[in-house]
Amino acid sequence: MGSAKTKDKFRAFMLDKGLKSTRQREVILEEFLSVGSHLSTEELYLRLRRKNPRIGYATVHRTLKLFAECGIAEQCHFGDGQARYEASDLDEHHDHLICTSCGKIVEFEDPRIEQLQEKVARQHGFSIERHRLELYGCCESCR
Amino acid sequence: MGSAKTKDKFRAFMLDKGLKSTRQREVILEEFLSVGSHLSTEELYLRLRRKNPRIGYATVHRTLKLFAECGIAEQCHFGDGQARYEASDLDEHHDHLICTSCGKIVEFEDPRIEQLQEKVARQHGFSIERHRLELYGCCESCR
DNA sequence: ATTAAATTGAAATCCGTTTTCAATTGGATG
DNA sequence: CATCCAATTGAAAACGGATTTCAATTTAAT
Repeated sequence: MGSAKTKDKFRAFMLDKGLKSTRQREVILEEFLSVGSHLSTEELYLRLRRKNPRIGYATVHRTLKLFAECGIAEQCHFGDGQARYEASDLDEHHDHLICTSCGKIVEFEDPRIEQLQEKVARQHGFSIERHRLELYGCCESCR
Repeated sequence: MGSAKTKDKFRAFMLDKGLKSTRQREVILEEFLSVGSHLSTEELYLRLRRKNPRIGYATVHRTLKLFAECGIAEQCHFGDGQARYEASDLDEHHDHLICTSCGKIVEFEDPRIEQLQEKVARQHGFSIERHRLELYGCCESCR
């Protein structure tokens, strides 16, 4: 069923911006939340097509951008030249381990690393808004 | 003069691969090293054009790829949809602080963060080949 | 039901990257 | 030095994902 909280947030966002609720947006949000994460526009589009051939790529693209703007999704790039989106866990942040052999993506979180990042940024006079940390390597089953 | 060591490494690479030394490659390497870092193909191309209008974009592109393959340069992406290259300091690694307001890029290095990354990866059964860490925020002069 | 504004989807466009191909160049050889 | 073959070059075309256009459709307020 996806997170009711996330759906609420999107509804509030649409209301605030005067956007309309459409069947497409409902379906896209439902699928996006149910699939989990790291979907490219293309992948989500193809999935949606299976059940619902009447949805266009452009709409999926625009809706994902809306999700990002609303804050319920985040764009990520893993260097394959394709944008991916992941549902943002609202209060929680995480980073990524990416297997360069099989493409597996594992999420992790380490407050000690985050703390050190803050410290480094402060030393250089920066205030951090966001960060990106990706570890590329070989996963257990690929070795 | 750029780093003689870097040039040597590139020469050795060319020899090994049976590549030819050309005037263009000389000029591109010279300019690449002298400018410093975080150049997009376009930027490097434009710089080279000033002094030397006979160099084509495709050649700059291919040469930068050669540099990366050889290990004297690394590609980086900062989310503006443009690939950039930086001279890789051979023995030393660094990460980036990026000002979201003025675009300033500061390099930093923190062995404690690197250590923690290793630890996290190990816990998930990964062996790290490389990583990417970028902190986006606002620099001192933009506040 | 009417209407204005937002939305949709197919197709076109954009824009950085990469490839194609004919002409040129490097450098090994006789 | 002349010759030859393979590598290289650069202009232009092709590519691929992201984004926009626009006429038709849908939403939701009246």
